[in-house]
Amino acid sequence: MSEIRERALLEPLEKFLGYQLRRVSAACMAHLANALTAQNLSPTLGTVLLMIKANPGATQARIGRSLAMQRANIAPLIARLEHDGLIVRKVCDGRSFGLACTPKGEALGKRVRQIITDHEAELFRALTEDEQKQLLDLLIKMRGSVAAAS
Amino acid sequence: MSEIRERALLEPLEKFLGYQLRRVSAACMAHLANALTAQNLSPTLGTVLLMIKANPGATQARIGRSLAMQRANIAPLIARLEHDGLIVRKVCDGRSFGLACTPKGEALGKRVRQIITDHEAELFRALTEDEQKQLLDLLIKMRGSVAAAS
DNA sequence: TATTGTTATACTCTATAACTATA
DNA sequence: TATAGTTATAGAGTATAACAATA
Repeated sequence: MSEIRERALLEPLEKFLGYQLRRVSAACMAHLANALTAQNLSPTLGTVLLMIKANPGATQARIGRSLAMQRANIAPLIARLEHDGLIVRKVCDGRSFGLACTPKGEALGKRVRQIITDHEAELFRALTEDEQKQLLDLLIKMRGSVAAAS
Repeated sequence: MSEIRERALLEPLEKFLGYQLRRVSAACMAHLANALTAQNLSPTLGTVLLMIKANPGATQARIGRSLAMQRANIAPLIARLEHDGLIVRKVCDGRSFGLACTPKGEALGKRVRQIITDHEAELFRALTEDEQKQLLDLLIKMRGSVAAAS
């Protein structure tokens, strides 16, 4: 460890929302990824598992649309969750399946939710509860606008 | 286009800051990537270019630390910017180089900054100026806490 | 015709390890 | 010993195109 702290560089994008969003989100995802390693799940896989848990019977196309993921990208994730015995596919209409968690998937989903809750409590403790609520509301307000612009 | 809108799925992570951060950030980055395609730059390359423009003489190691990027990952980006004639490397201390923009890099940097400004104005127009300021302040407040937790 | 699931493929970003050269 | 830059490599996530089967 050098004891001399180097002078910080100027951040020309400091005042840009997109830049700060990216920096905070990236750090947050890295922290969550670390918290989920013991469950052998990435944040993405954990999110898909929780979506299936919350929406039993939904097809992977609908899950994908809801998470803004391509069908082509969600397919291997579903296969992985099924291979791990966390979800099952029930024939839906001949070309699609209704997804649902197995008991093992349900149990893991509960654990994942708790891990995310703990991870967020630690990561966001610098913000007051009011500030956390404010931030959440602003982000949710953004969601509609951002989706429309894409 | 089907005229029947499908029922929205439940979002079990709706109330989680990390989830909303990720969704908004991802959409924002996709939008910016699109806005930068004509300049043949990704958001990451554009950010590195602007960092060099704002901090002439800085080494790539310092740029990388400031952007939370590994030396190994920033090396090819620097090589690419140099190959494109956007930056130059001046010998610094025998094992490192001071980076600086060429006139071409300066000009492109200005254009990139304007593109980002326009992109953000469009994407964040759903928020009032006060809300944008609030969001920025909350994100910046997070930065310190998040960095400490990693 | 449109949708579902799948495969193949490529690209970006990231993470780690190892190496050389220099401080 | 620590740091700078580089290379190799692997992994996650995403994008597009194409295909067969079904609606």
